[in-house]
Amino acid sequence: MKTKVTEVGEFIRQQRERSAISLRKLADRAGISNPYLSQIERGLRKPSARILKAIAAGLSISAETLYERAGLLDGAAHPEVMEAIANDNTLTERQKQALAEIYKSFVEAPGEE
Amino acid sequence: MKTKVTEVGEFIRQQRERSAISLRKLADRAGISNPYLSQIERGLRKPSARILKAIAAGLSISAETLYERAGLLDGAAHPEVMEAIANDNTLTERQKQALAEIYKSFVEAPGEE
DNA sequence: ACAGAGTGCTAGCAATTGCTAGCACCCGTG
DNA sequence: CACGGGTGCTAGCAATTGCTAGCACTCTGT
Repeated sequence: MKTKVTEVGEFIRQQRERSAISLRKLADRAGISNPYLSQIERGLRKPSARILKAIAAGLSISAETLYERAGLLDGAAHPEVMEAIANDNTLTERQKQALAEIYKSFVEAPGEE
Repeated sequence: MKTKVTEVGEFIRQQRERSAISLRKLADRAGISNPYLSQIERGLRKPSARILKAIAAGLSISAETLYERAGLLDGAAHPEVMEAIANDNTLTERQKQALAEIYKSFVEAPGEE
């Protein structure tokens, strides 16, 4: 199931407001100009991946999330978390279990914030 | 850290030659102009993510790979788990970060055992 | 030898990105 | 009231992207 439709800028604004941070402050953190961030949030400009990455860092979210939102990555064809963990040979069994436990606790306790 | 390595254009050229396909043909497949692809391969231009994605499709490789090479994504030593986490809609951003942190700490701290 | 198709590259341009400077507005404090 | 300091936004520009047109070179085949 894809969380599409939301424009990148719109999503960025949501995330920013959810963090109760001003536009200028986020622009500062991301190292970009505040007018430009403003235009991005309103969908007037299509930022480059470099800028998206900086914004993601400023928002403390993953760049992948923004890229996907921007249509720069298709979220399809990605393995599920549990499956990926199980298939990762660099993890010990104990680590796999620990990760799985944590993941499950997150999923089963929604609305967390 | 890490992920220094080869320039993205250099990598593209390697992949293209490994496929024994001409520059023009790849440009055609990717739907971009051949002079521009030429400049990208020689490192004269920094292509946008949109173009990188198209090239990746033309080369039948994942966009993530190119993004990573271009410095648009970091980490990715173990993309499966990280991507699965990033694309899991049931997790909040905070939870995603937490899981990613834990996973990374596991992977980057070997010698366990 | 010439024509033709294939290769990669240079030149020059329209459109877009991302910037600085500055406007209009809303607060709180003297 | 006036003065900062905060918010988001508009205007205008330099730099960059990504394009079309065309050059120089190498192979084929006739």
